[in-house]
Amino acid sequence: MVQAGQRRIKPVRGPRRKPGSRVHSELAAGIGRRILDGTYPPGSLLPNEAEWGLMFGASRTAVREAIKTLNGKGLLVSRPKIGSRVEPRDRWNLLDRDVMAWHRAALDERTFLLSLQEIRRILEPGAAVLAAARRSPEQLAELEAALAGMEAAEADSEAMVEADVRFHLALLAAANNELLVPFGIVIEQALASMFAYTTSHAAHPEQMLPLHAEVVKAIAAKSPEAARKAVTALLDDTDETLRATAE
Amino acid sequence: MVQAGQRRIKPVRGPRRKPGSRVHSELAAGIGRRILDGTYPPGSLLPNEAEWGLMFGASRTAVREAIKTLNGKGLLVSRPKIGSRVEPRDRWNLLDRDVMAWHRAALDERTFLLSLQEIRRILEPGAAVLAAARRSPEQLAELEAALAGMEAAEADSEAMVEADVRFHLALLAAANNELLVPFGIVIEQALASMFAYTTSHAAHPEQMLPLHAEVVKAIAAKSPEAARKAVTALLDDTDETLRATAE
DNA sequence: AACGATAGATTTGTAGGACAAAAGTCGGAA
DNA sequence: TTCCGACTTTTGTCCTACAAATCTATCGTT
Repeated sequence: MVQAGQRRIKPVRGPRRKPGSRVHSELAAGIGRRILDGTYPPGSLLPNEAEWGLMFGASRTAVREAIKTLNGKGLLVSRPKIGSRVEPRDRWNLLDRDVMAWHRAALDERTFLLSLQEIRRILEPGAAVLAAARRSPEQLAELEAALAGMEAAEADSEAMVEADVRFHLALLAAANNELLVPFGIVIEQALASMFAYTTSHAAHPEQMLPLHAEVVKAIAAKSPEAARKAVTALLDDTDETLRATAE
Repeated sequence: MVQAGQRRIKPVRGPRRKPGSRVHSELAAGIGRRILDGTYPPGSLLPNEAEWGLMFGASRTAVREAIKTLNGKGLLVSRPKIGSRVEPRDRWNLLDRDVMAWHRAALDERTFLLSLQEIRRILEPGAAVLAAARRSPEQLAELEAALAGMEAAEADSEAMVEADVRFHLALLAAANNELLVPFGIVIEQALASMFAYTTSHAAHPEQMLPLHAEVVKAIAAKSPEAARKAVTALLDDTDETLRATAE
């Protein structure tokens, strides 16, 4: 009864029906996008809850839950008799997953990605220095595992991207700074979609693995300066790919 | 009728009654804190909505709105029949204002601040380089204004902290990277409370202004390398103060 | 006429009830 | 034993009603 290939089909772990299909989630996304794309600029007043309800064919309850979500992301403040007003941009939680997604949907993607890459150039070398100095054996192992994942991925571009993201997150985690990981999650996640493109259009695909391996080597050897250089080389390569795929 | 000094008292711009006094906000904070402090660890199941209502003496409506806020911050996912489950830590939006506040309330503040300072050491020199290369005249003016604010603050520690934060945000803004500002907002905001302490206990209070002035000078001169050095010196000074006030 | 208090209107905030939908659990039938 | 269906629990949505906040306009007083 343990024969392979006979397992019940029972969708393994389920396609995990997304909880984003709920009415209030749709509303939050719908309203959020309209704010990010400038339909309702900072300082402006949104339609009241009843009107949103009509627009989306939803109850006021659902609208309110959506608005509470947006309140939590700093996009809105609501007050009785006034309504919901769009907050100034610097109050927005742009580092929020959803907000960033809505943001990317609305604005020029290339500019956004270049900004992200610039941040990586600042953060990752610094993280590498810290990682080289104080990574734990487990963290090194995770880094090596991610590298192995990239090697195993071969031509499977999706697996490659996943391993790549995993690699960079592991690097940040190895720096043992509690705050660095959240920052990294934001960045790598946003970059994942770009990786999908750059991996298949890499300027020097044959250098991908050696460059990553060099980083691991330096961190294994606990050489901060070597780690910094290795990461910088890696980023240079990505930059080149980005430039090449400009237009 | 335009005589100065005769204006009605009408509380200037109002103490701006905080919108955090609402029931659902209290609930969100109450539940959020319990998650951040480990009462409900990742993977655990929260009491159901009705129970929270009893605990806080609130209606299910209010509880739901609070939970929607927390959903939006990545702390929870809710599903019918299951309940609300605490998400793994790496899904939490730790860079969210509220989450960070709850986090700080729960954990060792000193460790947290050291982590933040470490991030600053990585980010700010890089930002200074970019700022020196491409700050606009307006951004330079804002930087100078913040510096002037620090000079004017003199012994007024509160004003000094505010100007200090303003200075560092202006620095990040001058880098003209869309993503850098949100990162900065998170950091500087969290550091504000520390600044209040370090400013009044500065190791070299007389060096505060010259160090900041040096940064402005380098950025005005568009010298990336000088800017990097000046910011590094500034951070060194803060580090020293932090170390001195260790215990 | 100018000012201030007051009443009204509008919009969000909170409450509570009803039912739908999702997803485990358990028991019974093949 | 295995599979299917009824049952049950919990969130999801809708609805209605009223409270609280606050802007607007009106009216009375000085």
